[in-house]
Amino acid sequence: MKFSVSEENYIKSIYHLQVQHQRVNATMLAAMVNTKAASVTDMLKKLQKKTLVDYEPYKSFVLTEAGNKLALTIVRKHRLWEYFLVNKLGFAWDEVHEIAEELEHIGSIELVKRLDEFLEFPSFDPHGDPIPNSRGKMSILKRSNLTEIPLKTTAIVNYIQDQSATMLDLLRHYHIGIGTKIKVSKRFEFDGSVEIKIDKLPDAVLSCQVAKNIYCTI
Amino acid sequence: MKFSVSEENYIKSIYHLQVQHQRVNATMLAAMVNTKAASVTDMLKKLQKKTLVDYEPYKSFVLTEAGNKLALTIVRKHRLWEYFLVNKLGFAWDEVHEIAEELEHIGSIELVKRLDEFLEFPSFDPHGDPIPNSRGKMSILKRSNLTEIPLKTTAIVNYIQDQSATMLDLLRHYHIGIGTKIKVSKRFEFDGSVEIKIDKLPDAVLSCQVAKNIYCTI
DNA sequence: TTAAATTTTTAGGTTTGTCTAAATTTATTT
DNA sequence: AAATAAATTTAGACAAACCTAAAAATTTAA
Repeated sequence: MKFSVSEENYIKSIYHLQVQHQRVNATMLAAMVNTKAASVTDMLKKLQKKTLVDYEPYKSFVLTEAGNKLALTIVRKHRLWEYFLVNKLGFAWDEVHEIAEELEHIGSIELVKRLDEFLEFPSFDPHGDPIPNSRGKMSILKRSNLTEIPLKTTAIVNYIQDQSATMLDLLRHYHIGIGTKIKVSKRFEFDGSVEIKIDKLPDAVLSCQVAKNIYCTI
Repeated sequence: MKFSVSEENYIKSIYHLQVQHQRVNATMLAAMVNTKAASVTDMLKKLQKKTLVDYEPYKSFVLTEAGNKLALTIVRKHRLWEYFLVNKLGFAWDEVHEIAEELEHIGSIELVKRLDEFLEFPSFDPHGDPIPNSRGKMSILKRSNLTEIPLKTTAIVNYIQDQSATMLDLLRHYHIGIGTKIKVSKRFEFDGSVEIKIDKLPDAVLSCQVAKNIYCTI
């Protein structure tokens, strides 16, 4: 079955809202798809007919199994394209989202398969978000920032929240990037700063503000 | 100014029809965009308002300068994506057209620029059609087939018209592909067959039927 | 537990791009 | 040049996806 770009955007947005907050409401969804609540109602009816959402007027709506599956294929495409844009075309992290919003609606399944292969089956996109595999599975590794992870445990950086130029500059200075293996050796209660160890580099101390923005998987 | 996928498809189709036959009519255009003549009329009015076509009811229509420019950017995107699909993702010639039909409508100019760069500024797509550069210029080298090119002149294969499996099989046998340097040494009037020379290979004779399908630039 | 506030739905429109059927205009034949 | 054929345009509708304004339902708060 084929779906319109609009339908796909609704499904994707419901998915993201369900992941963040567990209960979704029409107002939030309207804001996310950049439309009005009345239009959301119209679309929910349509999506229910297509068995992508379970919808109870005035009550609630959730993705069905089929809806969830569709959402994952869209998220998969979005993140694979982001990876391509950054790692093959040399775009910066913060330039790729909008372009991927368009590319994620390209239909061909074979294209996605081959793109995945070409990129060597990446597990995380340039923002550190996990990429669902062809069966819709992805790491659900909880990402924790450097103020949260256990001491003396090797973690791998996979997400930077604040992507401002100044933050990027700072990260370059400390040789920290996506994929960097890092260990927190000490936390200073006074100001929340952390001491880190990175292989082959001298120990360093990061301010709480910085540490909060660096997310890792363990 | 932004244009809808439909508008872009009309512009692209008018362009292609103008290149092939010099005069375009509404019936042909309707067939090409897979719709009815009445819809073409509607769209022509809209495109005229947007100054992409010069349109005289009941008489004729042609692309304006702006329309031509737009058409070239679409053709450029289409051919660059085809090149990408074949040369980076490993698709076969005949599998990429439909996918490129979708990709050609992705908006970002920066994307096209970087894709072009990533592909190292190719001049021809996998079908041998020239790729317009960022200023809309492309080789207008007339492609001639092997029954037309002058004798004893080195030519480079850049297009195969019939892309059936049987034709591809035959070409593989003769070691002929896009980019192959080939010379026609003799033409047999009787049946139109041609004798060809390819470096490091023994001379061979191709039937007229085959020769007609192999296009070269000189 | 009512009243007020918020959320959601309905009703009626709009725009884009399509359609069919009928009316026009242009082109072709005799 | 008139008659027929073909191409084109108009008129009126339709589906998708959106909108505004008003009505209905639900939630929150007094």
